[in-house]
Amino acid sequence: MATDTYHHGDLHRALLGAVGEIVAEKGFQDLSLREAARRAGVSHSAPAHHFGDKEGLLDAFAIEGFELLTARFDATAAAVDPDDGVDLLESLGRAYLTFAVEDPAHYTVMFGHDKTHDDYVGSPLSEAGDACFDRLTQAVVLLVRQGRVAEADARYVATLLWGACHGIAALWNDDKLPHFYEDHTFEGVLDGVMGVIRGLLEGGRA
Amino acid sequence: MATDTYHHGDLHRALLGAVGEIVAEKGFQDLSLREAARRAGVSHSAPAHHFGDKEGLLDAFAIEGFELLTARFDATAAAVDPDDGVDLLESLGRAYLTFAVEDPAHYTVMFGHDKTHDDYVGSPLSEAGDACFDRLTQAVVLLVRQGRVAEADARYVATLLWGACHGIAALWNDDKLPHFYEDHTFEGVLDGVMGVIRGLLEGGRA
DNA sequence: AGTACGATGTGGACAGTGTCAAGACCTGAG
DNA sequence: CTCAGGTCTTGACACTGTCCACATCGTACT
Repeated sequence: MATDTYHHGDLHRALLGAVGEIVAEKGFQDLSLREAARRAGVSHSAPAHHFGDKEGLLDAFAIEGFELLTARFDATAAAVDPDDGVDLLESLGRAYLTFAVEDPAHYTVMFGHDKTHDDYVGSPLSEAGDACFDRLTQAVVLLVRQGRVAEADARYVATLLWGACHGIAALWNDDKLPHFYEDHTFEGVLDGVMGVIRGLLEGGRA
Repeated sequence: MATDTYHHGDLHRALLGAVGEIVAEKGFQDLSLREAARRAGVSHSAPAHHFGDKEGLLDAFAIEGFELLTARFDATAAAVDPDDGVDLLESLGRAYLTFAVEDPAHYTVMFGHDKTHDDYVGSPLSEAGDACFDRLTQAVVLLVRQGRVAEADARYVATLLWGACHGIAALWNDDKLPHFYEDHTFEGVLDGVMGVIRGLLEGGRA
């Protein structure tokens, strides 16, 4: 149970929660370890014992985000005809974009984080990201089996779809999307874009 | 000409150059005004007189990037049949992705920058970004005139294409693309993805 | 039981940072 | 020649990330 005063009990979780708050309020650019510690009601250098580094804390937060997104993917995939690749892909795309807009704090840290982490390959962070991307890859494999996508193009289609989702999410969250969307809710844009993708994948034209 | 010792002469340009160097070396997360000043051979608070703020310096660098990209767009568009929307779009996409990979310093600052800048709308930064996006919009208008895209879908197609370019560029620069691309140069991925897009836009299937 | 140990949290220190204010320096218009 | 305004310097302040020595707690071992 830990004494009231000294040991926190679940500082690990509390710090991740504080990170979420701060990032949501001020963007992750001016997140500070000391303020996260302050919000968790703990001394300024306590976080080091749990995450080692500022980098470590942000990595842990990003991993948490990937796990949340992966869970959404799996929940979505379970509620859809597992043999229809287009349906599956649309639901994954919707889940991805919805997550990005509903939880921008996690999303921006997951992707806006540090470029070219020194030892990124093989790290827990990269594995969490790969686990996420695997869901998308499997859906594209389904498309190949259905003859909607040539096998030689599978990797490029997967890249294109993930890129499109990521790009749209990033641009939307950064307010970089053109002003003629001001009359739209995000759901409207989502429906419109998904309609275009579905039209393209089903062989017609946009 | 300015004296050798006191006045720098072209500190504005020199600081932007220093930013480019530092971002290329260490990522823009740990860029510091003081180091930029140091590299320009100038006192630690000289930059404030030109850019006011760290935010201001990064904004200026981002604007420079948007201008460079817009220039590439215009050069590309001039070298292509101005009546073929698909050709035009492919050349714009290639220019975009090539720029992002060749000049990641500018690119990451242009887009990895600060979320939800307070007074972003109407700022010179947003205008530079809009000028860039206009080139893409015009190409989609061409597609509509050619009957390849329904007018009602035009906005979504533009969003989808820009999103795809942005997403792929960001993922590539962050080494987030799946490891099965290790055997590819970026040109190979670019060719593959462009082939898929062209196939989709021309009405076949991927 | 008691004791040593590792995990957890504290406090102080250090260099580095962004920003502000006051002043030194130079240029050019009057 | 003067003096006003843009350019640059110096000094200061609060804040940050990281390191260190130390305090406190739970626990496994003897």
